[in-house]
Amino acid sequence: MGRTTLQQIALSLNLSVTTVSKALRSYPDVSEKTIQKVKEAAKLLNYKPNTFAVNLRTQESKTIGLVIPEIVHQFFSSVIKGVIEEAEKNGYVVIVLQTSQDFETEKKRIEFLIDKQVDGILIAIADQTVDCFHLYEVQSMDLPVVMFDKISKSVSCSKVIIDDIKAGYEATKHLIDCGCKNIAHFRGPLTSQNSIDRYLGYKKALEESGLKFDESNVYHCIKMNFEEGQEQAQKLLQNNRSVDGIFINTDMVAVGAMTEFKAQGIKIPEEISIVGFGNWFLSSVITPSLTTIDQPSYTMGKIAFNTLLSELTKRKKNEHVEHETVILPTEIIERESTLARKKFNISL
Amino acid sequence: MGRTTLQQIALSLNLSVTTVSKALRSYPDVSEKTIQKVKEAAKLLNYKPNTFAVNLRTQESKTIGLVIPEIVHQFFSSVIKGVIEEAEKNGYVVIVLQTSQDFETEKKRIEFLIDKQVDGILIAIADQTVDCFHLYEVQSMDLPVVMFDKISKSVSCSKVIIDDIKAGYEATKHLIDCGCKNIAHFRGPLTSQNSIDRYLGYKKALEESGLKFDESNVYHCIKMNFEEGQEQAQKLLQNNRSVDGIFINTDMVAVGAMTEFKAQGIKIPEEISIVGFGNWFLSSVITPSLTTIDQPSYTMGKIAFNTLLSELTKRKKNEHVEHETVILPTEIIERESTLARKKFNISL
DNA sequence: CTGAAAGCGCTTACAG
DNA sequence: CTGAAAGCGCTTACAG
Repeated sequence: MGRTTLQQIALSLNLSVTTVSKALRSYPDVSEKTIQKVKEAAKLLNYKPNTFAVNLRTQESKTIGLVIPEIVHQFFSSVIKGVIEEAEKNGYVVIVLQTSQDFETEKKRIEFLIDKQVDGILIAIADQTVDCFHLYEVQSMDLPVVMFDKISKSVSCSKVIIDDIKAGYEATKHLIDCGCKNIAHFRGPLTSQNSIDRYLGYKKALEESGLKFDESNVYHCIKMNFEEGQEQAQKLLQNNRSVDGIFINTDMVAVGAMTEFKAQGIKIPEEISIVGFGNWFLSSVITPSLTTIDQPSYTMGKIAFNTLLSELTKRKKNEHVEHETVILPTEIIERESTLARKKFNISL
Repeated sequence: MGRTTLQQIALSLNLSVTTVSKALRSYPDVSEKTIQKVKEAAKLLNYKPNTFAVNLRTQESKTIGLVIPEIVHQFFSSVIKGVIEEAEKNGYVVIVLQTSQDFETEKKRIEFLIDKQVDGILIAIADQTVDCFHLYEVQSMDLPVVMFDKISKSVSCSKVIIDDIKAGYEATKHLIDCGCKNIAHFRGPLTSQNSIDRYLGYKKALEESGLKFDESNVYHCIKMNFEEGQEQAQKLLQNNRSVDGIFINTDMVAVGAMTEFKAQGIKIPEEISIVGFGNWFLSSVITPSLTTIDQPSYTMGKIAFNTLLSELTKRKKNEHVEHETVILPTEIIERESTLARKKFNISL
């Protein structure tokens, strides 16, 4: 009963615990013979290092925290998958925590992770996060932080993101290329950098193309869910029937809006063209299929972990850590919610 | 710099480490006065117990492992959410690991969790898992295991499941009630208990209703993804054009099948009625919307965690642990993929 | 009511 | 090349 300890291996071989410990990790100052002998015995006795003891001794847990707004969400669950797979390869364990986009919850989660003594933290901040003192605190405890997707410019750390301005620009430009003249935008929360940047990209595309930018064509979403898509679509129809294209912040909201338009008998893309954001699976099976911006999620998770890992490694070697910002590429995926209209224009 | 230790509190108050340790946990053999004093000092110095030391001393980590087939999957990501929320409430941390439905990977993940010294394991086994020696090993190390959703009857442990036979029966019965006479079934892997049971429910409903059960009407899915739904639908159309209803093992496969039928100009539900399984969000926004079986996921996660927690607690008190099997209710959600046909029959 | 001591299982400077 | 000793920070039997 009970796990095998170094003590037991030492006893069985008439060696000291010190030597056994070193031999197992192939220290150069242990003879090859001893190393062999010890490793054999360890295997025989099914020795596994006691993680608790190792943690206490080395003051590291090989555990990182991953803080995200929502778990049940195609984008974030793909990120989780990327992080976990990469972590597993490197012997790290991941503690996943959810904030539900709430600032107070986020602060609590960070506190929890500090208490649990993780080696570092990966975070996509909540839309409702208004300051980052909780993250400065993490950094002041000498724990590295890497932000991804939902970042704050106020934190000096490595970041893994996409270029939301460019993506928003391209989405809008596509609508313009399809012949839309009066393009609306469903944006996200004012505090979210993603939303701000996509909105700026939208605005830039309109201005560059000589189309009028009209603030009343911008609809605000807070929760970014299906129902909000329906609501904003309804509002849009009441306000302005001349809109012929919409760039929508997220596929889920876009699907909500499409459902509302379909229910009201409005034809997509003939009457209104729509571009979503994220390239969620959903967007490919909805009718009509949704033109959207493909955004790397799985890859973002992998790169975020590896960025953190490299900082962890450098710190251990007392090397200087340079923060980097990795920008991943996005791509427009053209589908039926804009395609037909494009064809129509070409044939003119 | 550095965390406050008991030592430091003790020094600052001229007390022993022992007394400080006990006071912080309000031991009855410490004077009320001392308790107050110590707690104040602890707060002042921002004391946080060193998890590593506590783990080593108590030989428990307040960490559990959660092993699932796929993270990017509506059902499982909801389970994760339920587990994590419940764990967080109880001061537990969750390590999520994915098997990709692969048996070898599952064995590795379990090994990893044993190495990391989790207090217990929650698992939905992979479809390709053929034996459970790896789980017996966990139990032999005196770690509690709780299985949920994808279980094996060969493991003696607590389980949280749904009644798949009943659910499959009701899904099929609904098709029969809608007037379908020739009902096919898209089933899952032969090794999955869920698939077996849903299939048995399908068979039972047919037999009870005096409809012929024909093995050639049963189509096997292995990966249970969108593409397989398309493939099997295609195969079905080549085989047998007289099928007028299908009960499909999972919403994702059902959506694949529907996409294929629509592409081939086959009307749903007029020509073929379809019932899916899971009540994924997808099923409500697809056109036509999909009739399906609602299966609790978030709740299943919560209950699975609490079942494990109660075993953990009992073990600590050296109480006898009785394994229990919790069966959660399912419900049929009627939508357009069967509804129209039902109306049609009623009007006859 | 308080505290000295042992010990959880490991790693790492240091001595020989 | 090997090992004795200290120590990571805590908890818990035990003594007083």
